[in-house]
Amino acid sequence: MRGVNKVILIGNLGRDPDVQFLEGNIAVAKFSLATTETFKDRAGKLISQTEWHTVVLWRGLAELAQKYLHKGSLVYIEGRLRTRSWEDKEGNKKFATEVVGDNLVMLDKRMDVNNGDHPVPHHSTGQSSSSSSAPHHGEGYAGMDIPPMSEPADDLPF
Amino acid sequence: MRGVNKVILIGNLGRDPDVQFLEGNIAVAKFSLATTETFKDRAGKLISQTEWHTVVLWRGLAELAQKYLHKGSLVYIEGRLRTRSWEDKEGNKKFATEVVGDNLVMLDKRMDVNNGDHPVPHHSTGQSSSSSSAPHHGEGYAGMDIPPMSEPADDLPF
Amino acid sequence: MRGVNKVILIGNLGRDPDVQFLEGNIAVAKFSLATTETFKDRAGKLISQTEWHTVVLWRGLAELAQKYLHKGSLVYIEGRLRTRSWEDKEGNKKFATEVVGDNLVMLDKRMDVNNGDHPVPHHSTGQSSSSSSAPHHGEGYAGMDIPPMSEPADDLPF
Amino acid sequence: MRGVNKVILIGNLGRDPDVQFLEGNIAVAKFSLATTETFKDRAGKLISQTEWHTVVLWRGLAELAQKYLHKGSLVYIEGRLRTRSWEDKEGNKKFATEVVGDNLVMLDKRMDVNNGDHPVPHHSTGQSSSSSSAPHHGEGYAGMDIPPMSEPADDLPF
DNA sequence: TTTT
DNA sequence: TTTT
Repeated sequence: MRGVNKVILIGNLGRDPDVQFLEGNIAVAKFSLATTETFKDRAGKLISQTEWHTVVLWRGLAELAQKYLHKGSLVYIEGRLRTRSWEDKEGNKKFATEVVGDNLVMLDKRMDVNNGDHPVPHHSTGQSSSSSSAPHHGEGYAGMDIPPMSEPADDLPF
Repeated sequence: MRGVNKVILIGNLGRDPDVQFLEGNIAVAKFSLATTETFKDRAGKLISQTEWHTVVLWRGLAELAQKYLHKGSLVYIEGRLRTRSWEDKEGNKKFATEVVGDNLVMLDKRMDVNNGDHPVPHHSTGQSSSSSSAPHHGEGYAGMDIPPMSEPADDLPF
Repeated sequence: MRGVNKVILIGNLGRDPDVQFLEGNIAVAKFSLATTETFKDRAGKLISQTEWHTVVLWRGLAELAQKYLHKGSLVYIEGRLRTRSWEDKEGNKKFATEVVGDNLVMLDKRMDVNNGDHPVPHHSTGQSSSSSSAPHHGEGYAGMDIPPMSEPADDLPF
Repeated sequence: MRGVNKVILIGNLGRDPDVQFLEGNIAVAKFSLATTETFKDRAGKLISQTEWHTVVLWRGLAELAQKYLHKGSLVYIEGRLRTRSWEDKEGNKKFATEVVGDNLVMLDKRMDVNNGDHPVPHHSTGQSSSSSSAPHHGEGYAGMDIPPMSEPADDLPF
């Protein structure tokens, strides 16, 4: 059947992303992401709990990560769980669960490009005339905007 | 900036979907969806709370809705909020908030096609040889499957 | 900082849940959950991809799982990722990533109790007088229901 | 039946929150939140789309909003949809759909307290010794941490 | 009405 | 207006 496998994370990168280019010039980025949640235990004591996740991004998102993300970056990641298994050279079965990202939102006030010299504001899409301010007249489908066929541009830094 | 606007619903259709075809043969489906949540109030009393949502689907998802959904169907909808405003003939400002669906999962045991003659089990993909059982050798990117470039097929009933 | 670590799954149990009771009579349930997603690759070919997740439930949710879930049950799970690590007897470092469930919705048409003799409809909360039908008068906070202080009852089978 | 009604937003406040105290000293906060998403249309043109949402917070979260949120604040909100209806003085039926927040994460680099004099870094939980770094020995339930019974502290600024 |  |  059709199921659902969805992960939503907000956290900070533990290191700069590791980016590689595979056959066909396909980019893959990999990094550790720390999500810290705060709980109150029964005694009312605050407990902070950090979980580390391995995030994998492909193609455009990987290139975005290479350009704009670095150690400490705060990001929103939406993706899905994927567990790989293999045997190491001693024949031990190994498992690794990763979050394959389908969407990335950079949450830092300003994103620095790789060399750190040219701060790039992450809000660069704003200048387009937002369709949200367009008036909608009438009920039913009359005044309904037909949304573009494409999906949200998850892989564009601007 | 890039933001996030995401809705996740599981509920039942209050009526059969209303499906229309706009210019260019673009399908739009619209229906009410009831989500019922159960709370315990302070006194430990169970409270059932039903919320009604207007769901709008476009193109392939709308055609899916037309073919497989009807009054009472249980569905998972993932989408985004969209508020439209207009003035009615008396000049009153009106607002309507809708959930525009980007993903649809049918959760009924069996989906009936429109005429009800040919029950279609919704579990029809389950027996296929899952790629998840394929062995993955090695760590890093060596044994990593390159995912297909396309997105999950959200608009297919099988 | 405060982060987000959220997982949403819809899938089928691969086996009956394994339920244990720890010190203090705290229940823990563990089971494998298969989520199957359908992709279309570049060539338009449908690809079905099954992922297996380890789900862990605690206390009331674990008891719910014991009573109502079994091999094949279709469930919605909302939770968070948690990776544990340990060394096996040979001193090999091992990792296991699990989904710790905070919310569970049973999606089967009818849930059977453990011995299978007494089918229990999972829709048993509906008949209560729903607050959603209560009229709301006025704008602002005047007609606003003050929600009960408690959270949604995630651990109740009825 | 048990359903799901979940909203996840990341966006900026359009104005300072409006906070009121109802009978019993229960706090309610209300504000507009703008979520901006970027799409690529068929022609590859970037389209920025801003949606405005009405967010309502209760009790501890409302007090948090009063203390730390203001016009422009970037926040993550997790909640549920709620549509209220009423008749205005002219007898027109009115509807308003709101997002009732169950969780709030402040994403600004630094949150200012109300008077703006004492910037409060929002990363204040990070330095605590994370339980995630505690070693876990053994498989099964042996080395498994029993999570505290309480829920994540959604209403705490530190 | 926000943000860049 | 749904579902149990």
